Amino acid sequence: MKKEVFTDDQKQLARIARALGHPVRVYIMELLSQQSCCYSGDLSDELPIAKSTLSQHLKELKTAGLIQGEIEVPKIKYCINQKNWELAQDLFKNLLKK
Amino acid sequence: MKKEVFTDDQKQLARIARALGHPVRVYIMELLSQQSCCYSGDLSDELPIAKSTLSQHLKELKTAGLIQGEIEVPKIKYCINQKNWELAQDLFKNLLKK
DNA sequence: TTCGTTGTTCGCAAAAATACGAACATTGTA
DNA sequence: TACAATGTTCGTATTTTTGCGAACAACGAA
Repeated sequence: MKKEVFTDDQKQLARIARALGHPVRVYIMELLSQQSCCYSGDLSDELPIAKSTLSQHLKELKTAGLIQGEIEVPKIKYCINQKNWELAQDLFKNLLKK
Repeated sequence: MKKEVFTDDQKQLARIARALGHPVRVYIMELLSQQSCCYSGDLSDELPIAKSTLSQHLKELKTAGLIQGEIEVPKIKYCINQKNWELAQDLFKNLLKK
């Protein structure tokens, strides 16, 4: 047994994976990877959850660094955080390659 | 608002991502992707968690279909579930590509 | 100013995840 | 038959996640 057993990459990968660990959040990221941006209202129309719940999911994706929001009164435009999304790609590619 | 909003792929991807959403489990999968198999005892030596906790993590990876165990008395040999691992690769590749 | 639109935050409840040690099961060995 | 080695399961406690509605905040329009 050691003290620091996990690398930063392992911890970062776990954080990202956890952020993707819910169908609502997979749905959002899939949408954003296809159409570059979207509004919370669009999602709210399509997803069977309360808007407060949706807001929490968006917040988690933001906290994990996967998306970012830009105010576009009176809405908020959500986009993928390109830099971190590429990092996620690298981390997963590295893990998934045999 | 609809009734069935999530595809099977989205749900499966969320399940896999969730299984990878903990540093211990990332550690295990990383190890297994490098060396094809390992024993619980090896992991127990390296990870700072109780063996019962480790057992639970292994069980989760098994439930998610990412690994499989084979009895090799008096130990259990854990390997990647190749078929599902490739499925995971496909799902992530699909999600992560821009 | 009052209203409508958009979305967040708060307070709460229920469920799931995480972790531990003790007890148990299995099997080979002394 | 005892004992040791290897893991799992059980019981419990704590923390985190998920979800909702109500209330709130920001801002443009009537």
